[in-house]
Amino acid sequence: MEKYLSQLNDAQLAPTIQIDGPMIVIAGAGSGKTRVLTFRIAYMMSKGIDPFNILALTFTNKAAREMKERIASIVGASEAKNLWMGTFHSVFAKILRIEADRLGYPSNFTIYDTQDSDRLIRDIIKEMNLDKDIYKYKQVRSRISSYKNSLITVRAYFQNPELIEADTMARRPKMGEIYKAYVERCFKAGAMDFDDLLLKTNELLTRFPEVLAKYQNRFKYILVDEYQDTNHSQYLIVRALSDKFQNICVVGDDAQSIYAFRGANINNILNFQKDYLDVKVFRLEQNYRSTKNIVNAANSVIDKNQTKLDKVVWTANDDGGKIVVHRSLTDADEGRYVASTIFDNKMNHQLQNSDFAILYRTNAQSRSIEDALRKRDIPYRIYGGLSFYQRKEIKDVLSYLRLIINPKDEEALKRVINFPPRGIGQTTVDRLMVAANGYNRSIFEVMKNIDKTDVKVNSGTKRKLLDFVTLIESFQVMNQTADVFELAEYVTKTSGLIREFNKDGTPEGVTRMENIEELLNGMKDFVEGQREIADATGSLAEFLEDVALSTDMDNDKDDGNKVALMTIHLAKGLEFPYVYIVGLEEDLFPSAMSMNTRSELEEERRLFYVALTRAEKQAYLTYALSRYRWGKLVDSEPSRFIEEIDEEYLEIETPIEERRINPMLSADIFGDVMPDQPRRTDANNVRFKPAKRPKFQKGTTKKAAEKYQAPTPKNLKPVGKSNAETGSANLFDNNIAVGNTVKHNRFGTGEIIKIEGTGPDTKAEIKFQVGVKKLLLRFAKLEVVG
DNA sequence: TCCTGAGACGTTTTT
DNA sequence: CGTCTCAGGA
Repeated sequence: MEKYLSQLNDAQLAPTIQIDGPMIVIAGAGSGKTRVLTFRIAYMMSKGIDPFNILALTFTNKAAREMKERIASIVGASEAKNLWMGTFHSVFAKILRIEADRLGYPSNFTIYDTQDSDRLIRDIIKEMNLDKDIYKYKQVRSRISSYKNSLITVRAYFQNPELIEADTMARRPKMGEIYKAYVERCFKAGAMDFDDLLLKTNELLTRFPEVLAKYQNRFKYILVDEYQDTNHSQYLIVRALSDKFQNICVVGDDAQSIYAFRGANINNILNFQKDYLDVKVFRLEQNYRSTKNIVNAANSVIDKNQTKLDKVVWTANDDGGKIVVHRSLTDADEGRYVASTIFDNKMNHQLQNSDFAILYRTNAQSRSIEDALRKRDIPYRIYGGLSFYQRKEIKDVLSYLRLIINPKDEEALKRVINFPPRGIGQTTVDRLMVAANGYNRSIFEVMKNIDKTDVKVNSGTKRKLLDFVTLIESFQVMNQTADVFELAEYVTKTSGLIREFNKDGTPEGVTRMENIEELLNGMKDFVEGQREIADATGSLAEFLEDVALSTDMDNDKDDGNKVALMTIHLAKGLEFPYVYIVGLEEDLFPSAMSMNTRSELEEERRLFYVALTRAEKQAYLTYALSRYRWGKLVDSEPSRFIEEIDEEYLEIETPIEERRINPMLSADIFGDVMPDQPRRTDANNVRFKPAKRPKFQKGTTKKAAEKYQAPTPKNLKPVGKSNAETGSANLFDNNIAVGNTVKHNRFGTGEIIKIEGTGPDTKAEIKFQVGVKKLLLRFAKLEVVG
């Protein structure tokens, strides 16, 4: 342990060896916060504290996993395994499953994602005959979410005249009714939404003192990372659990609080010292990550904020290059600039693709960047956006699986009861829903007992309903013996999903099939992976929970050497040698939605601070004079944040694209690689109207774009090949022979020792370091390396 | 009940 | 520009 502690500077060492009592670590960007957290936990264990008594709450599951791995490397895997580490949502979901019956929930409750919530809210608004233009489902959802995050239950809502007044003033007098209906429907479906995972935990800890005591005694030591991003509900959970022993360590940086929109309350960190007695305060102010130019530039910006804790971040690193500011004519030009400077930097400085990150405010901005990168043959990976698990075909498969575990799951049922089409129309479903609400039973129960109900359906429909019930029940039977992969493979076939997606030979259909294969592949990996974890069962329920609470970041199995594209929110906690912050324009960043109040603007500024401090060596800030938004070209002005940086840290480039080339010509004639040098406009000096994006490669581009928006699920590479993919061989054909050395994403390198079966059923037995595995070639993406 | 095409509408950010 | 809804015809 000593040898680890000696790696720390004095400021880091102090909080690392402070074990007892309440404490806060205010950690500036790049100051070695993660190292302190991991060493501290390892230190605690070395002092004899039982890992069973330690709870560490992180912001992402990935952070938890990485920290656990590092701790394991210090104290040993078998001990580290016993730590409770994870996000608030995943840790308390597990606890809620154990205690569910106290709250009247089944332990196999479904976790509704945002899409499920939205659909349910839309249904409710429709059923209540409300005007959907006034009751916009997204606003309603966010309203409900903020009630829940503030622990305002339905009952509390109706007892609070101010809330009712506020909603009435907002022309939404029925908000309370909707809220009530929503909560009831979720409950009836045996479902919790994301906010419920926290709200119900609070309910559990308040209503059942014995449960509170149990977990207080269990979690004698609590650590919370990214404390600045906790919401009220999370705050109360932490308060309650730490109340008995008061061994609470929170770590965070108020300057990096960027989640107010989902209820995070920056006051939690600002006021921590008032919440507990004798709080020890530690500050980590030395930045090890970035150059002086970057650190100082970031400081000069965040200085403009009024609300903040005292802290001076500094660095002993080199000055480094100045921050490059670049103006482009359009978003397409911006993309080209980014791609070409990445290209040049790679050449000139011998860099990897993975040394670069491109950060933006909104997901929609990725498109123009992608186009440019693709043309330059620069491999990239998009994080976030529409998650793999939210794609239609994937949700369809998952919905069948959800029904197996919890047939009351109304959103899953509505999704697949008539998909693939089996003659159960909307009218029938509506009647079933009305009946279900009337009998206070689930739709599934009503269907199953359709003869005992007064639902009016003709005999043909009745047959179809019962067939569907039988179908699901047969899956349930199979679930008792089959593993997740086998079950899902069977379900996709038997339900007709495969047939449905295969039916149309369209590229979309093909992509969908590929995605389903990836899902199955991921399940195979899950099944294999879970066998390696002692207490994991590898059950379907477990798989579904993983899926529901996993983020795109969590699935990052770093599948290679690629430029990273992501929103700034997603970039929190990460670092890259070269960082591009694009779209620095008024109304975009800061967002037009976030300029109404000082606090909103300050949050945008913190967001910019986070973005800038991701960079180790070099930062680029770009903006365009006009940009496509909603398919229209819109003029824009440079962001105020550029001006807020002290000029001494900036290098403002000449906007070369203003003598721009004809996008149509360049795209078609020069094909893949776009000459980067500026060229004249055409002979008549007509500037080509940028109003049309080059429509090159219409079909293929779209398809490729599809693929790249699809974040790959666990451990998987995208199926298929494309420009950006070249270089990383992606072989999963059958050109594999006994004796070959192959590489697998999860298991590493191994040797083929046996091949059996034919066609799609071909399996290979491969001897990996971790042991011999039998894999289906059609799913296991193996790279032949020798 | 199912399929198609036209039109409305929307984008911050995510567990 | 993309997605979702809704009306109308088969």
